[in-house]
Amino acid sequence: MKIATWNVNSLKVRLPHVVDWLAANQPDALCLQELKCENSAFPLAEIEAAGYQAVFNGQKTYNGVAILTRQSLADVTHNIPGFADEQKRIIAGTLDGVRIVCGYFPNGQAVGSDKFAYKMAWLEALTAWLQDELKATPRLVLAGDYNVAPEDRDAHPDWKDEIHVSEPERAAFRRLINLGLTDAFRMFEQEERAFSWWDYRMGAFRRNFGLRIDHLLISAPLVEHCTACYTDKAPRKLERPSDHTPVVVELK
DNA sequence: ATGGCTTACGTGGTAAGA
Repeated sequence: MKIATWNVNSLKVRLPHVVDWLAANQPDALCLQELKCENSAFPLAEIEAAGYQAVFNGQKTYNGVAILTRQSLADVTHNIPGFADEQKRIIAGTLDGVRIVCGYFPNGQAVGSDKFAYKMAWLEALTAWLQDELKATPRLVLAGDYNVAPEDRDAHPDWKDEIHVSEPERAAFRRLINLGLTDAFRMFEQEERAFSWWDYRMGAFRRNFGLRIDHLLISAPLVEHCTACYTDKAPRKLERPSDHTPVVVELK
């Protein structure tokens, strides 16, 4: 099973890239973040024409998540149960016994801000919910844009802001790991300074001035089945790219 | 080397992202 995650920064703008990427890579599931469109505007016909089904949780202008699959998902969940939130950041479904959770984690803006407090509360609610999810479905993949670079090697050395690399954010990431999850990307040898996001400005991609903030965490029963995990930088080189690359995990 | 992009909304200039 091949599962990928990709923050597309507007599905409307990136739809041609998504359709091309599906054709070229044939994932079993593609988790998307930052759709930036209402459910009524979701491009379902185009996705279906590409041979995929979709479940989605969108809103106007901001946020929004979807999972595209070739086979139907079971037990689809929208948002974190019991966590009151106007922002559409979670969708989950079960594919062939694997629980796939797709998340667009809050940005946080600046350490100490109201948005940072929301980020931390959201992470706490996610962690509590996933603890239950793992009991119900031990085979689980947590895919998405975490907006956290978990270790120093996941950020360019010249990254000066605290946001995305602060200790409270990294501690929250470790609490997810401590549920029994493994960062699939780090199971395999990777190049130095391997990132998943680069700012649009200042030639950041060309200079490889980026962060690794898009992750695929897999639960313990999946670890022995995991054969590869990698980023695909090709879409970042296209015209009008998303600022994020897809990240892919392969399970056999 | 951190706003110098990009997007949505809406029709000019903000807000937000990371």
